[in-house]
Amino acid sequence: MNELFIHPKEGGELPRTEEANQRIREEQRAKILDGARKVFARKGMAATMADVAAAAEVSQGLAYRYFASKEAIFHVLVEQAVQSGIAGIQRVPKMQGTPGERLGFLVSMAWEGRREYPEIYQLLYQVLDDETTSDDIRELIGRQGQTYQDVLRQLIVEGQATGEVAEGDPDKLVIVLLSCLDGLSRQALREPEWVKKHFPETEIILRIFKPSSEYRERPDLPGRFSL
Amino acid sequence: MNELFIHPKEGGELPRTEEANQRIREEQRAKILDGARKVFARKGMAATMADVAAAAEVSQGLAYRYFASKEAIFHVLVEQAVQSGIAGIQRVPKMQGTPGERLGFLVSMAWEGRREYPEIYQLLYQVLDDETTSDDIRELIGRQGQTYQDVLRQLIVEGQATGEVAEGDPDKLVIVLLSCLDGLSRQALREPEWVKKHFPETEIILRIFKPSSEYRERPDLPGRFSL
Amino acid sequence: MNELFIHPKEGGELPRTEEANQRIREEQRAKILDGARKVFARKGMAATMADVAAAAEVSQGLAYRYFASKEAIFHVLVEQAVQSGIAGIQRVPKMQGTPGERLGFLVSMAWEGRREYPEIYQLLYQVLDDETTSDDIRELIGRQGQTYQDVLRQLIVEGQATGEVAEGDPDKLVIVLLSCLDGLSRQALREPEWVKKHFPETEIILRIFKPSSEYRERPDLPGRFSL
Amino acid sequence: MNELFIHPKEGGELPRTEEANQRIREEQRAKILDGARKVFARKGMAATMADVAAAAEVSQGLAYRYFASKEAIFHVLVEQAVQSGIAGIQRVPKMQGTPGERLGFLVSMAWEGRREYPEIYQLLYQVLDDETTSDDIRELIGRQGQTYQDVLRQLIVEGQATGEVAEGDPDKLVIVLLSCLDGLSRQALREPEWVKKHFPETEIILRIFKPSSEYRERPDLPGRFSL
DNA sequence: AATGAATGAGTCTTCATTCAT
DNA sequence: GATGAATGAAGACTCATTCAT
Repeated sequence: MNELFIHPKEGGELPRTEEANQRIREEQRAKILDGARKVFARKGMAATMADVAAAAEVSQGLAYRYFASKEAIFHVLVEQAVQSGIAGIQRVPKMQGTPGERLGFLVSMAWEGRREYPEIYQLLYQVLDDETTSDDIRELIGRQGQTYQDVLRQLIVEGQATGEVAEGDPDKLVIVLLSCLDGLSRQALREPEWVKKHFPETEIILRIFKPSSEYRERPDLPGRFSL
Repeated sequence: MNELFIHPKEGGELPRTEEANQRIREEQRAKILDGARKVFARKGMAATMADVAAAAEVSQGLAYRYFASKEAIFHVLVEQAVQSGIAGIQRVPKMQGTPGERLGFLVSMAWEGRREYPEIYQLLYQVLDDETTSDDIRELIGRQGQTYQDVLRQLIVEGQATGEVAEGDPDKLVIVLLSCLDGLSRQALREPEWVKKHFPETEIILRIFKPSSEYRERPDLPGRFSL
Repeated sequence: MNELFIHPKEGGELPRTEEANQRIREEQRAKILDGARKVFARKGMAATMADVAAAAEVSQGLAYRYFASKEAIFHVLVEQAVQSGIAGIQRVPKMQGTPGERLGFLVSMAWEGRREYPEIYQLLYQVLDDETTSDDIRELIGRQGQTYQDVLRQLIVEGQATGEVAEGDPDKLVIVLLSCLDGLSRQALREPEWVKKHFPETEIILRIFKPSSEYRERPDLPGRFSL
Repeated sequence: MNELFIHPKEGGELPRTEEANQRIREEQRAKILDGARKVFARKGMAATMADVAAAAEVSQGLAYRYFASKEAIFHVLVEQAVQSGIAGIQRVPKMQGTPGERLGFLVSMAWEGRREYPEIYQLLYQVLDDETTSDDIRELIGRQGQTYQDVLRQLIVEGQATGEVAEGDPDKLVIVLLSCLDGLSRQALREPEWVKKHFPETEIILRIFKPSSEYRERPDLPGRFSL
């Protein structure tokens, strides 16, 4: 072994420096969160702390040194998910391009995120669907959802003004779009391979915004059952 | 004196008739299933038998007279949900009207069901999302899903032939449509009132099938981020 | 149908006479006890009232009209078993014949009973082995056991006086004999066919009473490990 | 302020060494088995895990860290009991001495074991008498019983050849001897003090093997009821 | 900083017993 | 006299959390 190089930090007998401890703490914390994210996404709150510890390759006891409870871990995971989403969203309205273009970008970005990290979204749905979710977690997610909806709505209204987006109640369009993303996102969890292969683009989703000359041109079709 | 021995008491009524018992059994069974459907939809398998019994207004013990286990109740609920769905679907292809009309009807019917009985669908998603779901339940649902996809796909292909339905990979369209319904269905669980009020129609959903002249007319827009 | 003969008690519309009721009551009671004896012998107190009712071909409710509790049924069964045993025993000392002959008869009778009705004895052992058995049941059995032991002991002492029975502490001989019967009786429950076929006689058991010239003639053998 | 987040505390001891854990595990395991042996012997499978845990002075939860189920504990206990028995038995045939002497030793050893550790045998009987006993446990015991019977039988046959053992069907003698031991063993559970005091020796039991000149010398006695 | 042994409250399930008819 | 639906109190087992080292 080449002794010309020494690695100061690996002295072995020296007491750990505070920075080293700091670093270790951060790494362990991240490790636990990563493990937790995986098992929570798959099993929801039914995942056990044993699952989490195993996935993170730490002891159960250690998990409790870093987080006060199973719910606390959940809380952090949700917060991370929310943060990662909000950041991108808020930049979109300030971007250049027509409203329709920005809308397209927003949706594309949203889908990208869901396709890449379906577990994160799975987690969010789990939380929302589970009525035992504590209110502060619920509110956390609610805030992000609202941000999302606000931005989307604004772009839609602007897009309708320029004619790029089809007429219709903007709130409904928002809901339908988000629901569609949610649904696809779940699909991505059930069949990750299929979705990754077949859904690189969002064109089909965006059709709900498309102005359709034909729609207005065929007023003779029998009401809501027609295309 | 010890009271271990008793003498048969005299007097009293006749035992219930068999029909009466039959009726009681059916009512209780239904009551338990109804209660179970509610709590399972809200809490998934995390719902306790205490929840179920309370929702059904019976004792926990009684629930076990009617069903062998929590999972058995689940199984019956899923079976019912699946059955109620399949019946309607299979009639659609044989109906009259253009493919597009039939497609519109199918979607309309599907949405109707989801809007009216969101718990049923919630239940199905819970089951599919929960990785501990037993394989036979999973297969049960899979069968229905397949039926649904087959019918939808067929109508889409026919619709594309007549020009009523937009071009595109039918499989993708199927997935997007179903995902959209799923997402809205969940939305309906979170905000039942809102959905009931704002979503009596399926027009927006159907837009994903709409042929759009404009799409082809504006090939100059920058790729996948445009509308 | 020949109307010349009438059966007064089967009039159908007439109220049941008190005697008829009485008879029915006795029959049902016996039926329940018979069923109970079977299942208790096999499963001990682990037998359920559902088992008992099924074996007796009555409803569970009815069993509770006749007996206050599961334990009460047990109590009666034990009492019956005890009674059936004591009766025979007490006649033996007054019989004619040498003490040895009477002893032989007593043992033979005891074995006969155990071979014919192993369930009864199984029941008794179950009761004694189960420490949750109530004290009054325990005492009931204790009384019979004592009677048995007293009679046996008396005959042994007399037999030793006449030289028909081997020397030795009569109490020990009593215990060994009864233990031997118990053991064989259990064997009879595990392998009823085998025992019925191979153990029609008690000669081997009685050997413990036999005076043995050889025993005293070979005082050179090394203590208790020799024959 | 909500306390969901905590910061890893500093300071503290090192984790237990692996040897320490190893020792703790072995001790606790033994403790649980000891407690279980006591309560199972007394109450059979009717003993509750609460009983077991209390007897072992551990929490119920801990018992499940060491054993997968109540039945698993039972299984281990039975296995231990069987093992402890078989070991001694198999050495006997190879010992020196006449067949009769070896037989005497075997019985003496067997009785010693039953007198010292009646719970172990109680346990085995409980298991065999309880019809719900799983087949693998039943087989486990069956194997030991067979070993025992084989050895005994062989010694009896040899003893009969040398004239040390009385004539008669060896199989019957085996059964009677084992039954007698069983019965006494149960007696030892009901009256441990009495048995410990009065039964230090097996001479009485061995009488069933003793050749008796008198038996053949008094053929005038009336059949099977005589001594 | 880390481990893993230990606890106890909570969940599913069974079953003796009661009640309505 | 008889039935069978209904109840509630245990009991086996799991798992979040704490404790000792």
